Amino acid sequence: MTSQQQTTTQFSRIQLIQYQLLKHFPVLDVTGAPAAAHWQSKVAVLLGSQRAGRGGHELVNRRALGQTRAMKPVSGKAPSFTKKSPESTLAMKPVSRYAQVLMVVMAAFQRSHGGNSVRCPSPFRNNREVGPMPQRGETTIQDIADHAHVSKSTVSRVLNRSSRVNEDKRAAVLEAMKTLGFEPNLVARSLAGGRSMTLGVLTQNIGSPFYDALSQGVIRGLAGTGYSPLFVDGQWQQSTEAESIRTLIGRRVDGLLLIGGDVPVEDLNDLRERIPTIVVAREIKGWENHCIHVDNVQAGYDATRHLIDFGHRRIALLRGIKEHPDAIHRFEGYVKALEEAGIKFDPELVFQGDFSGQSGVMAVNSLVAKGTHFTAIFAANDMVAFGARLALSRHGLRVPEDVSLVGFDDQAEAAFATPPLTTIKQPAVEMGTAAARAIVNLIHDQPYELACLPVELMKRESVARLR
Amino acid sequence: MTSQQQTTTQFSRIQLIQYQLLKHFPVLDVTGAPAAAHWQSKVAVLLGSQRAGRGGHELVNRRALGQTRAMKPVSGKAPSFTKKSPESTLAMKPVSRYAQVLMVVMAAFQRSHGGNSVRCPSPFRNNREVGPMPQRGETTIQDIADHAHVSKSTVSRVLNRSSRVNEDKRAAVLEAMKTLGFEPNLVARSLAGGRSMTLGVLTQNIGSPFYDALSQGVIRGLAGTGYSPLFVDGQWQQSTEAESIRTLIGRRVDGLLLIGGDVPVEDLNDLRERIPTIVVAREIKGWENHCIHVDNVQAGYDATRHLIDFGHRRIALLRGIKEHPDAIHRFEGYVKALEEAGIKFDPELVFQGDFSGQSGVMAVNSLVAKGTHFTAIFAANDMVAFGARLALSRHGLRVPEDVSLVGFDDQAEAAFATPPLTTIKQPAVEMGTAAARAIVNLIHDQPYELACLPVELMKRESVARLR
DNA sequence: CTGTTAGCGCATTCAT
DNA sequence: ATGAATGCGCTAACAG
Repeated sequence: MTSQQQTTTQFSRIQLIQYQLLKHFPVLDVTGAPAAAHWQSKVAVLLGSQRAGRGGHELVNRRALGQTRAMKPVSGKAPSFTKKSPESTLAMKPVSRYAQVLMVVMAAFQRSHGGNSVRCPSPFRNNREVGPMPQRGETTIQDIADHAHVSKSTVSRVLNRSSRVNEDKRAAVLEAMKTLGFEPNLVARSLAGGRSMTLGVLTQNIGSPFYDALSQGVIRGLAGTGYSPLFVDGQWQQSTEAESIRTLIGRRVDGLLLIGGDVPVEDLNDLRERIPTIVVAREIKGWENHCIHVDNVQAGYDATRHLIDFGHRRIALLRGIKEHPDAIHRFEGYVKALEEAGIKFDPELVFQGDFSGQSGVMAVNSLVAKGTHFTAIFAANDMVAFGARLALSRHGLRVPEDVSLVGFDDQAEAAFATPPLTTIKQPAVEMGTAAARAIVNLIHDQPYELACLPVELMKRESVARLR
Repeated sequence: MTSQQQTTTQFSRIQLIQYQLLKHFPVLDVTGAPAAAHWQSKVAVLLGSQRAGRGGHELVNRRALGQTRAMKPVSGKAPSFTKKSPESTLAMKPVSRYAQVLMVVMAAFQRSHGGNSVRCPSPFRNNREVGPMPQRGETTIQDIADHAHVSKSTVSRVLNRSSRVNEDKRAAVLEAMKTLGFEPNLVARSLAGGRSMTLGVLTQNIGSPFYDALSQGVIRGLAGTGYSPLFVDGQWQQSTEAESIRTLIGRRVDGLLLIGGDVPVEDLNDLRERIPTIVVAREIKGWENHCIHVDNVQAGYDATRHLIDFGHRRIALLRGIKEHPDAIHRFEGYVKALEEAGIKFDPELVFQGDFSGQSGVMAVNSLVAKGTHFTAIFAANDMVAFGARLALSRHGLRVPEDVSLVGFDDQAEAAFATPPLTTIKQPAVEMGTAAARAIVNLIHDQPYELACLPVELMKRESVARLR
């Protein structure tokens, strides 16, 4: 089955023609199926006033039918009218865009059927009552206005509650919106109103637990504010991020929430001048009240300290990607805790890697292969910890009896690992929420606070006292 | 520090005023810092022609400055001009929106400084050469056109490569776009062009592995097509989903990709008539070429069969949420495999739950508490399997020696569980990619195929032969 | 309180 | 090949 099926709607095109003609041009007798050419000229007369200087050709551009391929111009028969033409002036009435659609549809229909005369089977033929039509998603406030016998402005006012409206008219408008199935065009609204009520959210690798938790927090924080988030994925690649941000700006989002990411600081500074921006989970100098993040140094310190408190002195650090600021800060915390406890820092115990499970496996394998003595591991994140834990068990090392293990992030799986993993919990959801609220306030030029949230050590069962 | 900082840009407001005045009204001598009131009336004269019937008050709406709070009207001094007024006609020139901004800025500045005379320190004072200005994100094709001495149309043509343009002009336009830092307004483009080059993607619970993998697939499949995805989160709640879809439609996305979800089939049918739609990871009757999903019955069968092949006959099923179609289908597969092997179905072995780790824990606890005999578990997803595995170990049951375990989804953590989890891998990324390609073809009315992708049993170490 | 008017920034069509 | 004109659907200022 191919996509041809897709355009099959409840009504055939010719039926739609009839419906619309009946609705907008009751004066035309189309139910009797006159020659299509006849319709054309009639409609053309009505349309003549519509667009001065365009002649009768190509009165419609392709979008009229929601198609993307260009319509060939109608054979040129349709006469050209200018605004001054008395006939057209006479015939002028509120002509909806449907009328334009019709002409094209008719022409297309005529072409595809070869002849110039058309007989139309129709559910409408014997029924001049024209009721509501299944929506094609094209109702506009003008339609509503016509239907409710008010002006567009009034409809707009009802929509936005921007000023008082007479209760009667209000009801009529609401009624019309309901029967016509009106759905406001946010695109037009954004363009006219100069604001889109949308926030761009640049996230990283949809599917990674920490960033997803942040996104969830953002969604939660935005609930009820009237703003909706628009997520794009930066994939931790500068080029993709830049591209995504361009898209967001092109969409005229009212604010930007950048979660993590590698965008150079200079670009960020430029960005901030154009659009309210808040950076989440990344620390940037000079952005004091525009970024929210946890204290990774403290977190690294806490985790290491916890192990030290349990008697460990040979603590392996499986830090993440070398340049990643989070990894660097956690490393600093690790070093600080060691120093404070008077433990000599041993580079043999530190492994670079990425944030993957495989990276944990490899680190442990290497540790064991080199025969390095260690009694505990502090992993860059939970995934690395899982990898390490697997590798340990492969080598017959038990957790926590032989080796203690601490992760980072407290992703959902951590609590159900065997044994449940002791890990640093980042308040990801809370950060997302806070950031969302902050950006809304920032946009409205309201004051707000963006506190550095504390991390929490989730003590579970992967850490044991060293005997 | 509060958000007041945000509006601090590289240039002060008064500098911006001067810049703009110099650029648009070189005839005015503003560098000498005349009284602000003087400027006001001068600009007002120029602006008089701009908007007939508006008087001199509140010439600017709030968006002009990107602010959201209303500007108080200028004190009322500015005279009112109509289009007929000879002075204003005389002074008419292409007045940019900046001019409007200026007036407001000036008024605000004047108010905030109390006096009516202003001396402005300015980098522009001694420099009548007006170069490029740091972008405020407001450059339009008109600006480009002015700068390149061509018409808007030509700029548009260059932008869209929609028709040949003289190489010289083309270069000039490109040059202008670069120096002015032009960024096309996608909102306006969507409105005018009738298509947004955006696809709405309704996903469920950002942060759940399977749906995130699908999203990643979508991103991948869309790369290079010119379409960009717009993610919204349905949270597995009908109301939220409906709301999200409305938003997407309001944004005039060109197509819809619904990943999972609970939207009633009738609504879906309505939807499909309005907008190209493809449903992912959900099976709907009558949507044969519009939905892509795996064969969950087969998957349930495969997993169960695998356990049976290893000699298990007492296989507990930790199915997911009761009404969830996936859970139902997998259950059917389970039953089918049992029947085929001549094993009597035992309701004691089936547990309802959700898709959480806790649900796995509870099921196993209950199984053990009731003393039900079982040698294997087939879990609704990997997370449930992790929970089950933890509970088993709490009860001293080893995996796979005492109990074999099969999960579902093959999320990243599965391969690093202890022991690595045997699980059903859904081709999530591939499905996402296929769906993305399909929707693009659907939009363009091109044929496409939407195959039912096969699942794969990832045999790892959590299943052992029953002795 | 309501209708009128003028754009928002761009694509597109017709005329040149 | 290029410019002028029109409108996409809506908001908001203005004039009753």
